[in-house]
Amino acid sequence: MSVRTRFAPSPTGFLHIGGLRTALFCWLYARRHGGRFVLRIEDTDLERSTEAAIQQILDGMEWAGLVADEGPFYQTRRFDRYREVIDELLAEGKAYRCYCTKEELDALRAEQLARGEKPRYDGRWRDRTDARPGVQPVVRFKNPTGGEVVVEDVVHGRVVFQNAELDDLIIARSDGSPTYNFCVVVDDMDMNVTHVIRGDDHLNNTPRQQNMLVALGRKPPVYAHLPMILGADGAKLSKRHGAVSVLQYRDEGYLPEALLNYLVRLGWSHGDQEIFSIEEMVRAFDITDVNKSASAFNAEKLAWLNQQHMMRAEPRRLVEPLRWQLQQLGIACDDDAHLEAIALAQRERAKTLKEMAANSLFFFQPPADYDEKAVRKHITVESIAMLAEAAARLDRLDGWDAALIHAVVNEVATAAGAALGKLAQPLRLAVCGGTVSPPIDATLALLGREESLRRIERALARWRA
RNA sequence: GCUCCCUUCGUCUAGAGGCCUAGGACACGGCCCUCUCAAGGCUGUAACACCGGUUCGAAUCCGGUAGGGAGCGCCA
Repeated sequence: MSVRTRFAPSPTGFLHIGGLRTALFCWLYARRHGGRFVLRIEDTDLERSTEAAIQQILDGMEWAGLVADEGPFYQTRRFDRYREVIDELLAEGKAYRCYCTKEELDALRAEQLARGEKPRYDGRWRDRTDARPGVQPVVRFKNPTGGEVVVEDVVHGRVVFQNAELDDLIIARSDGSPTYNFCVVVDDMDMNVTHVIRGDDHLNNTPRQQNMLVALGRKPPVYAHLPMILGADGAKLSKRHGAVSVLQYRDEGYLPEALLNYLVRLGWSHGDQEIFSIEEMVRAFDITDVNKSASAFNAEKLAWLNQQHMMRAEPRRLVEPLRWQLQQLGIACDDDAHLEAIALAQRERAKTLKEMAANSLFFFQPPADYDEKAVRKHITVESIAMLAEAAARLDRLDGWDAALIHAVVNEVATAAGAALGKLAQPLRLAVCGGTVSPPIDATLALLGREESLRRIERALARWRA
């Protein structure tokens, strides 16, 4: 049977990097094996699921490029099917109605806890066929009482659970609605999921699900429980520690392939390779190479990878995100070629596109003022003379490109017996207002002759005064 | 409390009993390159949680201890 994986988020919050990595591994595994990747929205918790969260998850996955081959399927649209399976289980005596009240269950739990036992349902309605008037029953699955359940997990190996540790879990609430663990089983079965790849917080749910699958006459799928991603401080990802929407990474100026590259290397590696294109990931990824231990999120490494990906990207790809970042800073630019040229000139000096935009403002507006410290350091009688000379020669230049500009700057400095920097820095100060920019020839070339000269003249007027 | 899972540099990882004087990457420091900032190159600091055992030999196998995590809901 061909490989089918699924990503099954519940829309009770945003899609964060933990979820994204799970989705990535599912997607990679399916791609690698020519299988199909299914998206399922687990929205049975009517209270907490929201339309906005669903949309947000969909947007996040689209941005990341993790396109589902099938779905999204919604569990809320499958209630009839769940009902059908519950009735089947009931008819076969594999499930039963339990008329315990919440109060009774609470009392039971309290007693067990008091005795130092693991709280679990004691099966008191398991063999009863009567009803209790006035109580809407729940339906419980008849879990085997003895023996063991063996989960053959691809990442954790063989994990053994005693059935005695498991209780009869509720599969339908008293209002008739199905519960999570049951829906998962029915869905994975109906959708012919061959590989369940999910966070290892679900490892403890697996024996119950496996038992239900067996009761339904199905062979369990292959399980792969991925280690968690922790916050930078090594603690669980929380709202205060890095648990942000993946869309926030987009807005902060990260490339999706960089985020994915970062995530794929959490719990997985391929020799000494650090940088992967999406294609390389698909080719190299294997779920059996995944680690067992949790990993901490490291923002510096993500930033480094983002820069590496920006430097390797097709320059055209940087145009749209750069335009968007500039817009956030109040700059509108519809000249694609210009944006591409700026990105090319700036990408080795920015970790993110947001930073690139911030560093590139001077390409769109003259400096409001000049870095005072730098002026004191670089602006002298000699440099002013060189600036004037350079301006005059640049004005007469036959053509306008980095090579021609470089020649002029070089000659003027040499003629004055100065190092290139003695002229480059004043020039940079004049056109950028600061001391940081791409090489001065490239900067002037990008700025254009007219604007460059205008800025130099303006600066000279100021500094001569 | 009970069950299950995890443990190599600060962080991500390589490592399948001798190839380990433990390799790579991020970060950090130094040097080089250099018109600035970067990028790049070279280089340095830094780890097998602990205790026992098996073995000629253990980061690797076994047992225990400690620490961390998850689950034990009419949440997912």
